[in-house]
Amino acid sequence: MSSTICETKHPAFFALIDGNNFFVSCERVFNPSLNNKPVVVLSHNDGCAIARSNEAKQLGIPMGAPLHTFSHLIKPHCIAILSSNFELYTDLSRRMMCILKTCAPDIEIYSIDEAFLTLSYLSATEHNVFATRIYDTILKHIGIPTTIGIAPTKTLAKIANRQAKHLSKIHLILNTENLINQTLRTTNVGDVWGVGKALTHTLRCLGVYTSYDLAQKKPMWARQHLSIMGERLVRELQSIPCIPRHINKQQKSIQITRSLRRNVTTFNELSQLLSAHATRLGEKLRQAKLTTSEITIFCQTNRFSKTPHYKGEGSFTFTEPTNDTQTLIKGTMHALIHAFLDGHSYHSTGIHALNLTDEGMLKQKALFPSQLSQNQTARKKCIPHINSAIDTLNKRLGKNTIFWASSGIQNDTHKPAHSRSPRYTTNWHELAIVR
DNA sequence: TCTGGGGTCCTAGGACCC
DNA sequence: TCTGGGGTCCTAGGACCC
Repeated sequence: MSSTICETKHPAFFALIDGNNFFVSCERVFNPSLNNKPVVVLSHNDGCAIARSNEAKQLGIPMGAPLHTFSHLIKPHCIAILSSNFELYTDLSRRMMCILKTCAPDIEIYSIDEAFLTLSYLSATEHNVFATRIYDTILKHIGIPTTIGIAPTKTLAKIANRQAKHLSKIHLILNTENLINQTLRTTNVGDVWGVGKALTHTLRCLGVYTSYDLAQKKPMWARQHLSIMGERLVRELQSIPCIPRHINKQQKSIQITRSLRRNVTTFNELSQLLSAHATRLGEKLRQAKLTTSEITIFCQTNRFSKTPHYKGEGSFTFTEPTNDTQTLIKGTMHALIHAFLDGHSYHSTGIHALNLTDEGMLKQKALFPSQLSQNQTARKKCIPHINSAIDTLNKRLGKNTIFWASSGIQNDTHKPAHSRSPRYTTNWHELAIVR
C-alpha cells in the first residue's frame, strides 16, 4: 500500500487497528472448518477461555470463563475447544504488524493484536479509503479480519473501534463533534479504555454513568476525584491527546507463572517446577538481550479452595546482573527455601525478574570483583557460549531437547488436555499439507 | 475435578536525611 | 503536657490492560 506522506501537517488523528477475536482468527487461517462455528481458545493448562469467536460469545461464554462453567454447552452447540498456540499467534501478529508498518510511518504496537497509527499525514477526507485499504490488505495477506477505529485521541479511537464492532462495521471514524458526542452518549463509562471495575464504581457514586458524562467534567474535577489518570481520561475524551507515545521503552520486568494441573506438596517437586521457570526466564532474557539483578519467586495454594490460602515468597539478589540459566536456577533455589512451607498443597508457582538492564552492561567490570581461580575464570567465559548453544539446539530441534537435570525428567503438571493446532508458520515439521 | 499469564503505571506510606 | 518539618527515595500493592 502506498500512501503519500505530505509535508503539510493535518490535525493528528489516531487509528486503532485490531485483529478480530485474534487467537480464533489465527486458528481459522489454517483451519477453515472452524469458520462460522463457535470456537473457544483456552489459556495455558486449558484453564479458561481467552478468546471466543462471535458465535461462542453469542452463546454467553464470557472472557476468562473457566472451562468447567461452560462445558455443558460444548456438545449441544458443537463448540470447537482449542488449547492455545502462542507460537502461531505471535508469528501472525508479527506479520500483521509488518504490513501496518508499510501503511503508516508512525506505528505503536500496543499488544499482540492491536496497534495505533498516527495519521497526521492524511487529510480527514482520506481516512475512509485508508481504513478500507488496511482491512483489505491484512485480510488478503494474513487472512485475519480487523476492525479500525479512527479519532482525534487514542481513547476515542478505542471507543470508535469498539463501536464499529457493535455495529458490525469494518471501521468507524469519529471526525466531528456531533459524531463523537453521539458515540460517547451510548458508551458506558465502564467501557472506556482505562476505566476498570473500581473506577466505574467511584464514577457512578459521583453521578457519572456514560463516557459523555465524564467528557463534560472539568480536568481539575477529575484530578481531584480520580487522580492524574482521571484527568488524562477526561482530556482524551475532550479530543485533547495526552497519552504519550512509548518509544523503544526497555522492558521493566519479565515473569513466568503457571498454575498446575495437579497440586504438589514436596520441596523437590516445587524446585523442579521453578527450575524449569528459571530456565525459561534465562531464554527470555537472552532473547531480549537483557539481564536481571533480582528475582522473586512464589508458590501458592489454590485461591479458590475453601482451605486457608498460603502464598510463600522469596527473593534473591545476584552479585552482578545475569541471564545465565545455571545462575538463575541457583538463585531460584535459594529463594524457594524462604518461600516453601511444608504441609501445603501448592497450586501455582512463578518467577519474576526485576531490575532489568541491557546485556551490554555485563561487560562493565563489577566494583568489587570476586577473586576467581584460573579455572573459574575460564568457565565464566564459556557461559554465554553454552547458553547460546543450548538455545540454538532447543530452537532447532524442539523445546527441551536439552534441559537442566534440576528441572526433572518427567513433568506431568502442565500437560494440556485439549489439542493444540500445529505451528504452521514457525516449525518445519508442522507445515500445512496441501492435498 | 476443573478458575490464565504477562505486562505497565500510579499511589500511599514508610524509611531516611538534614 | 508539649516530642520538627520538609524533602526524597523506595516499595508493596492496587488497578488496569490484553
